[in-house]
Amino acid sequence: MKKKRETRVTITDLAEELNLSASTISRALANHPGISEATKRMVNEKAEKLGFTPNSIASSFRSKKTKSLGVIVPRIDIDFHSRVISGIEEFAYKTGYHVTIFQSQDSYKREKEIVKILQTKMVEGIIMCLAMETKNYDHLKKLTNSKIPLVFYDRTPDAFETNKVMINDFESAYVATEHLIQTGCKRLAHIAGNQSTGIFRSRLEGFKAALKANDLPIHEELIKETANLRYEEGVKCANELLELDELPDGVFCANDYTAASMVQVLNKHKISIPDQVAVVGFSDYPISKIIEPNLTTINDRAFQMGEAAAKLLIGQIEDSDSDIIDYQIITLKTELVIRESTKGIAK
Amino acid sequence: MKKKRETRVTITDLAEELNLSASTISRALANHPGISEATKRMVNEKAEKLGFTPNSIASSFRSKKTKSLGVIVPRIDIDFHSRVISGIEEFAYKTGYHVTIFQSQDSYKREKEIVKILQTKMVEGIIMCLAMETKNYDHLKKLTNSKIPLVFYDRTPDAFETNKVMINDFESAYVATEHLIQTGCKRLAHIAGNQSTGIFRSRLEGFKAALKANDLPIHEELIKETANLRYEEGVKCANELLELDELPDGVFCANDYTAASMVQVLNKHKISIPDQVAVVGFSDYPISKIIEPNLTTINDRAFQMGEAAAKLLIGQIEDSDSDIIDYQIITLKTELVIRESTKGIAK
DNA sequence: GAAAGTATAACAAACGTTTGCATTAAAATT
DNA sequence: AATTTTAATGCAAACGTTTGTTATACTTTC
Repeated sequence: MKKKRETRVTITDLAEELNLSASTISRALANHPGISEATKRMVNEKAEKLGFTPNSIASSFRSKKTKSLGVIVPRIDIDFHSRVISGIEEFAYKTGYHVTIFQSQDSYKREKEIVKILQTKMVEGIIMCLAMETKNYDHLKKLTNSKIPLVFYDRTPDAFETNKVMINDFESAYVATEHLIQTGCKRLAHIAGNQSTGIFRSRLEGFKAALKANDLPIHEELIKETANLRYEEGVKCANELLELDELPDGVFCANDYTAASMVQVLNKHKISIPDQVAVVGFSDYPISKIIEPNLTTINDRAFQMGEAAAKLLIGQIEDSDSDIIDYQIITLKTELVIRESTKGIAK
Repeated sequence: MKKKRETRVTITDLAEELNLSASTISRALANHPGISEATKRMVNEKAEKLGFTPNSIASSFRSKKTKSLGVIVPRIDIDFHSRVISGIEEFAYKTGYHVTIFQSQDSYKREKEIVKILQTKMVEGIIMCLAMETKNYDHLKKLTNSKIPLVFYDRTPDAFETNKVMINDFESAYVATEHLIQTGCKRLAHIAGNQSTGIFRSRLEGFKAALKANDLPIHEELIKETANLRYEEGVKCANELLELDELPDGVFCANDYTAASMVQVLNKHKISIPDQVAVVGFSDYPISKIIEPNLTTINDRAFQMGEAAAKLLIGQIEDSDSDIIDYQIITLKTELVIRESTKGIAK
């Protein structure tokens, strides 16, 4: 049995074996037009035979292309983000890029660290969702200064002009609220997200705008702000609403977790959904199809958002020739998914 | 205003600026003991001032260390996997590694492609969960031949000796089943996963073993195999069980999706849970805390599994000196989480 | 049959870092 | 004061690839 070679076979090894120059091998493998078909075949066969594996690090080093994207998310194990990442990876893979992920854990400090790491040029572009804590964007401006394309998704910095992929939260909330109104609700409540975050402000505004447009009063006591839109917070808000003299007849929740808790608290109190109180959620999480009654909600296009972000980013990477670095803001259409937690539209 | 330099500043630039050699700069930045504290300070200050960012590609190229792990999962947006990835990333980040993810989409072809890509040495080690389709392990053997450490989690190849991180599916199923028995169930059903996959076979075996150990009969007609343990499949199985002459009084489901569907079908038929039929799931997905009644289930330690896999892998990477590449199989303890879908233990 | 053109392949430099070894200068030892 | 030891830095090669330019050998063209 032949002794295993210690070092992996390189382009130079192939060159020696075939009495060709390294450059020819490189070009042959890259299918360069200047190389004859005959040698290309020879080279490829030899490469196969000797078990040649290209050293992509050496290649990246020389060519300055890593074919690698960095992704920073608050946490990977949140439904929304895992679906976005899935979309990013899918698109990236198809276009020959790969994806390195980091979790900021919603910490500003950690986000800064990660950005610094990514700047060491492992990565040709970055997709990120801001950490909850992040209020200062200096670390990100350094990035754009160093010409690394950057795309934000979902939570995006207002005062910072870059690429963004979002849904229209205002519009989506408006549609959701209007659906409640059209199905006969008149006294509407809203479980709101943290108002220091733009998207949750927009959802509240959309809610209010829909009320105004339909000449319905805004009851401030029916608007409950939460810190993180967690299930437990939803339970608390639901109970608070139940203690009021007059119940709302429709609730628009800023996500599906709080909507789920709302549904369950109402169920527990034998308040019928949607007849007495209708509920609309946001995000179309898996639970919305499982909870009873199934939740009417907004499909927030997480996977598509990931795809769109990757597409935008890779586009910018590939024609980075154009000096004028302009930026794009992409707004994805959402969809109202009508299930059982709201009434049919009155004729 | 000074004109922006076109190219980023390198170690050589710093060397010129400070009249030192590049090697000294490199060592100073790496905090090498042979360099005086004074120059270290000088170098670091200058680096800061000129906005030096190390070129990690060049570094990797030279040192053969990428500090990068590859992770292959079937799909990112499955609860279990996203939590594993989260654990991997968390541990890797703390130890200075980063994580590049790929989705095999449960396709053998794609898994092979990905393995090939990862072999180009971008990556110092690989963590993976086998694609459902994968029956042939040649592509993976190439990996271990080329000395890239490899750790499997969850779905692992039986006939292949490498590092594995798993839970004890047999034991967990046994415990879950025994819990049903201890709380008074006598006629037990099982919603099984695809029996071509080892872990689902083990769960079925654990189920049967618990029955035997407790002198209970195994009713083959109460064992339903599904292809993918999806929610919809669970609904189908549940309905089939309902059509039988005699209902089971306890069901152990191989995951929480099917358990959730079981609960809902039973609810719909006004069969009381857990009094008439008790239900146990597997994995402790978020829905198990939301569905009513809350699901008794097995916490499968997804996050910890990720951490353990990363720890094992990085350990192997860092002492790759030891010629004897031995491998480890780590089995994580699971936990029975008792909620409302099973009865209290009879005194 | 000489000039021009066209394939094809070779040359050589470069990318930015790391690292073993050599060198120098200063300090310690005799 | 001569020698050895120690500390700090420099030298130079190397990692494997890519790429602009140049060279060679053939064809074609008039």
